[in-house]
Amino acid sequence: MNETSISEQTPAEPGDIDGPLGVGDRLSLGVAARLSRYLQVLIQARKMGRETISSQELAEYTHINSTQIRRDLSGFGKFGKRGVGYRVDSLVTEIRKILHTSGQHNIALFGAGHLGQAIASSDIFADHGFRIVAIFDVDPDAVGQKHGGVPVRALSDLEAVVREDEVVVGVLAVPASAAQAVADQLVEAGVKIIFNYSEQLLQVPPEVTVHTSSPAVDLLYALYFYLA
Amino acid sequence: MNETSISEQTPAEPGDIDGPLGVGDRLSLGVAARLSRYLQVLIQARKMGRETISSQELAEYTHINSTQIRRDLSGFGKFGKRGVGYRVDSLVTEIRKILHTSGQHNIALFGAGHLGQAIASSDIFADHGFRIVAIFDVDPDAVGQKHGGVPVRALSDLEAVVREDEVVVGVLAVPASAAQAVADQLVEAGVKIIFNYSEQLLQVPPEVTVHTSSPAVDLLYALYFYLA
DNA sequence: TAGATTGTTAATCGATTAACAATC
DNA sequence: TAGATTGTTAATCGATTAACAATC
Repeated sequence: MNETSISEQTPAEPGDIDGPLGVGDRLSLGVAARLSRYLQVLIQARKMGRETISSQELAEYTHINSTQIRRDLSGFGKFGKRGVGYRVDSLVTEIRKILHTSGQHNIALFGAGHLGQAIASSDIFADHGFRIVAIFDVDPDAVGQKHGGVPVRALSDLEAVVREDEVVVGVLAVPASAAQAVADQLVEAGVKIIFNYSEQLLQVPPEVTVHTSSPAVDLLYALYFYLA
Repeated sequence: MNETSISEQTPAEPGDIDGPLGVGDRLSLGVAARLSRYLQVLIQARKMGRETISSQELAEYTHINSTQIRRDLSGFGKFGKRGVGYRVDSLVTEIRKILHTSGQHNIALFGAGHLGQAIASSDIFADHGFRIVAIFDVDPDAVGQKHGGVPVRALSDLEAVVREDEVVVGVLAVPASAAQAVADQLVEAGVKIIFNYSEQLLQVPPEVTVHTSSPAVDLLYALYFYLA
């Protein structure tokens, strides 16, 4: 569901048959997506002071069946305690290990307007190990200001920032009319993941992944089940 | 897929066996989610002046297999032309019919901060038939200002606005600490769909659907396939 | 112990894909 | 006609679910 998937091809891997996944095996698209969702809920639950959580509670927040959650997790180890549930803290650690996303990952934000400022000053990315290392804007008056402690820079600095700070993700909070040009520069600089908050349909080479935010799509979907 | 689904139960309907769907049959979660995605791309393609689009192009933008797209669509009629593709305009109309979302739907926005202002002044909801009829904020200084032509009101007006303007969706662009209280008031006022931009895990009755925006989750997921 | 919840099996259903005839 | 792309079939794979023993 709503899921925005990454690629329509899941290349069949050699040792990718059945049974528990070995190290180096690639997760299926579905499993990776669901693990990411569990992580989101777990991190918020931890913030709220929860120590343990059951598969049933995870199911309520993620809208994923509780049997599937236990099944997904048990494929990687026995993380839970019968009669108790899962320890929030250790499950966060385990899932991060599985997803190879335990470290810090640097992102560059484009656009210092309302949306850009909202993103820069929120915890949504920071909570998941993403650090905004630079904000870019075309407006010379915006350059030099700080949002969430990060200074706004001119677009001409893009290539240097990507190289020096090892930026792996570009987040586009620019008008639709400017999005393709920024995407082109990101591709040029070697960034492989673009998160697009604009409505623009972006053209990128096949090795680059674009995720377009689409709140209205999610609403349409919810609305269907409300109306039907 | 990483979609955010609506409910883990798809109640089996009487005439819900096989073959083409009759009127009144409920779409499966997956089909409804995918149709919504097609719609997003189609509407943007139309904005860009495209007249026709092939299942292959839709596949590139949605990351959904082109065979599945043709299959999904052909279940409802022969909308395409062999050798040509689908007419963008008529496909938009057809999908809206299927999803029962041809009309206007009113939404109320909570929070007139950076994020609220960004949402109010963008087309993302308007393009899909959602109209923001009111913006609410607790800050008395914000009340009375206008964003995207819509005035900011006090929370005390909530119940009247929901009733008079037939609000079906509440969009939460408030701090996490305020989200649950607003959600409670929305539930009280009878709103059944809540779109949550905060990180707060919301507690709502079972008949209410919460969709929580989670850009970091989508990034984690993309990052996994980049790192693996 | 009693209650709760995991881990796991087995059975079913829907998604995915390749392939290709039909036809624009 | 030649090229492109739909509509559809058939085969496979993964998701979903109920059920329940194991065990905290």
